[in-house]
Amino acid sequence: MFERIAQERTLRKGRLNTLHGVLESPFFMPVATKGSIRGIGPQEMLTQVQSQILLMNTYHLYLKPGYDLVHELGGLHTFANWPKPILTDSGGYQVFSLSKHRKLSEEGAEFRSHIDGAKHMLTPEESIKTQYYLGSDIIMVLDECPPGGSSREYIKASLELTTRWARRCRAELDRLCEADGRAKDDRPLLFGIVQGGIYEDLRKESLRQLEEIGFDGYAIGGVSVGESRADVLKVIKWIAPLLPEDKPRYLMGLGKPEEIAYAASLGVDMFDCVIPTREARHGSVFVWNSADKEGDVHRYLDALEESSKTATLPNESFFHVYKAGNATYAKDAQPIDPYAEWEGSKEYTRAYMRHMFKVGEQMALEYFSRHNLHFYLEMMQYIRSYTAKN
RNA sequence: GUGGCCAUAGUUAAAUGGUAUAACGUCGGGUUGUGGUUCCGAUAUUACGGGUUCAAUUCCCGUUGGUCACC
Repeated sequence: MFERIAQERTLRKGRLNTLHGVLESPFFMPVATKGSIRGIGPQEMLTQVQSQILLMNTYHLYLKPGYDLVHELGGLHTFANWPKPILTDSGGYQVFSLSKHRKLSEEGAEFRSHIDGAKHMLTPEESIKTQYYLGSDIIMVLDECPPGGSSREYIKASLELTTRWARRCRAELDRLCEADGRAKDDRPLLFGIVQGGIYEDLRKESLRQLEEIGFDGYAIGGVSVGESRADVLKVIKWIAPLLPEDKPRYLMGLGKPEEIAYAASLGVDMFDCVIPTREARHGSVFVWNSADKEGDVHRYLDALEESSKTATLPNESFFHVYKAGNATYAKDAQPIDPYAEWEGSKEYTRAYMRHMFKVGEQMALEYFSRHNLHFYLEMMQYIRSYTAKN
């Protein structure tokens, strides 16, 4: 299911087999919230951006259009005409982040839809069933993701609830697969989620409990939900190397390019984050530092060998952020990123794109999103090639 | 030419005898398991000169500019 094909220190290059093909890791999953990335359709993600995988949100798809409709139309892959792997989240995070009225119990999370206010009950079984019928390749367990400032007692109780939910998720997916008579190698993958906040012992305890149940992959959850940057780096440093070596490791929701490089260098294989697309819509564009993009990323990974020992990031980076709306670029005749090489990256000047952004043209937001996704995926490519640098 | 009205941030407006609010714009920053073209911050010697007053953006006079009406 997962095999390591190369390694440089703790950075691993691998292959992950799914129902819709093989993924080369480490990889980044663009977030297609409701089934698409705003302004960039699945076909363009396939042929132009060339993403290996998309992440879709169970919460949104559950409320609209509903998994029964998607299932009836042949599942997400057919529905969206996306032939490659799809990872779905459990819906839990959205219940916590955007539903005002919610009630947590042993049974599950009761919440009100942000669309029409209707009451729903998200249980571990319901989450798994939804993801299963949506046709997901990688299914995530339902977990509770407590906010950054939560007390140790709360985190401990929460992690134990997450374990009990994880056990029910495992059982429900096994039940569904068996009912459909699916062979062991013809099933979607199920990932457990390690919680435990900023406490090293709780993180280890959470992992131990999950391993007892047994999952196809392990995710680090509850990171960057309000803690300091330093704490985030510490948690990753503690827990990433402890996740089972023969299984894929997924860092949920992170991050900035340098954080991804950091976590990958510590052995994380999978990433997702809204930063490239959300920041694009707000006018932040990631720009390479030089024409030697691969060399720059590799040198950054070299520098991480030392800095990651103290859970810090190297001083010198391989990119910088260009704020598309800033006055400095009013007459700038360069392309938005002089070192970008995707088709169309040199078509417009910064001066023109600044104007498009300032007057609120949708085209600018999509152009920046496209660029940032290319940037992220290209960075992942160089992270993978690091294992072959010698 | 005569008379009325007006002059507050880049713009449009608000307010008060105790040094001024907002929206938009402009400038800068944020965004980490994506409802949201988004959130946060900065941005004014109240046209100019003089007077009354402890204190004037506010009241009075003049200048300049705008605007309307009449000749």
